[in-house]
Amino acid sequence: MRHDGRLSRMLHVLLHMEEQQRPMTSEEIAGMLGTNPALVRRTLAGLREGGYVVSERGHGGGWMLGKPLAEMTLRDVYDAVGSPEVFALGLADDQPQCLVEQAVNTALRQSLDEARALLLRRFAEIRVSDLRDDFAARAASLGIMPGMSCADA
Amino acid sequence: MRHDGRLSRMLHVLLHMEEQQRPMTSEEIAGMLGTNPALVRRTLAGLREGGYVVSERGHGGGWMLGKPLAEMTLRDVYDAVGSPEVFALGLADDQPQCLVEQAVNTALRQSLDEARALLLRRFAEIRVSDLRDDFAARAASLGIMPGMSCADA
DNA sequence: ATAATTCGAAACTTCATAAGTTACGAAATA
DNA sequence: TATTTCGTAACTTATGAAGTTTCGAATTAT
Repeated sequence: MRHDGRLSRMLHVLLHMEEQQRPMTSEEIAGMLGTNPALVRRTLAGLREGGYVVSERGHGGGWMLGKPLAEMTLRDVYDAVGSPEVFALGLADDQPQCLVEQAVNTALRQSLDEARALLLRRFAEIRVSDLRDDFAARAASLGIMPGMSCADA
Repeated sequence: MRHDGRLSRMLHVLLHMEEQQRPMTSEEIAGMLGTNPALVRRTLAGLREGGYVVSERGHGGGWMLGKPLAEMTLRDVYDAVGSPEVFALGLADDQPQCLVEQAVNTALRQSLDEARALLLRRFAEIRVSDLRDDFAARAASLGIMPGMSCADA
């Protein structure tokens, strides 16, 4: 099953936004992600609603951070892109008449709910700025100056 | 995103198999699941390889349990259907050049791996017979005789 | 004013893959 | 020999993220 990459992509974008001192256009961002501007606008629209980014139209416009990365968790970004379904695994039928299938659903739901809760708890514990710090450490250990962009940016 | 219901369905099937004293045909099972015999055979083929069920061809043939439900965990069944992808969420790129994206991937992978490990640990702790016992308790509390099949079976 | 830039958004098409379907051969029994 | 049932290949369908096209609206430059 194909993966939902919206959280992953938006984190990537947010980190690059902080490096820039100017608005980034959907065009630029699309080039960075290997996709196209309309998709970027569609996905960033969710982050704008949450105040995580702001957009401006016209000459010199584009996308910028709406608040510091230290004030966003991965959970915030996950919710901003629409709280997409976590699991590819699922129940065959959500409301079965069959008692046997109800027992199956109860057990699977319990396990899936626990795993989802753990995942979202972890997401809530990680600030986007933590990823920036991790990136800075990687860059330093490779002797790369901070602020340098990556190859595909 | 559409869910992968193979684990859920196969658990349903295994529990019904135990109730029966005779082989169940793919046709019967398909009726129970609301699908068709070829799909049932395709999916049960994985369980046969693990010895969880056996099949026989020809008159009076069909599918039966290959070992007691107490000797199968949900994890066993999950693996038998091909260890399908757990998450719908995923990374945009598995091997990015970009250091920023590498930092994103590291954080997401860590959280996803933890949640997957928890889920599979839970699956390994639950025997299929536990679901049968849960079903029996539900049935009893509703005043239904044990051994009764459910509506769609 | 006029032109250029950039987002906003609607209306599509594409892609991946579990699910579903069709069909026919092989094996077993009646 | 006929019937049943699995085994399997090849194909179609369904779903939703991703991708694309297009045009209007807002903003800035000249």
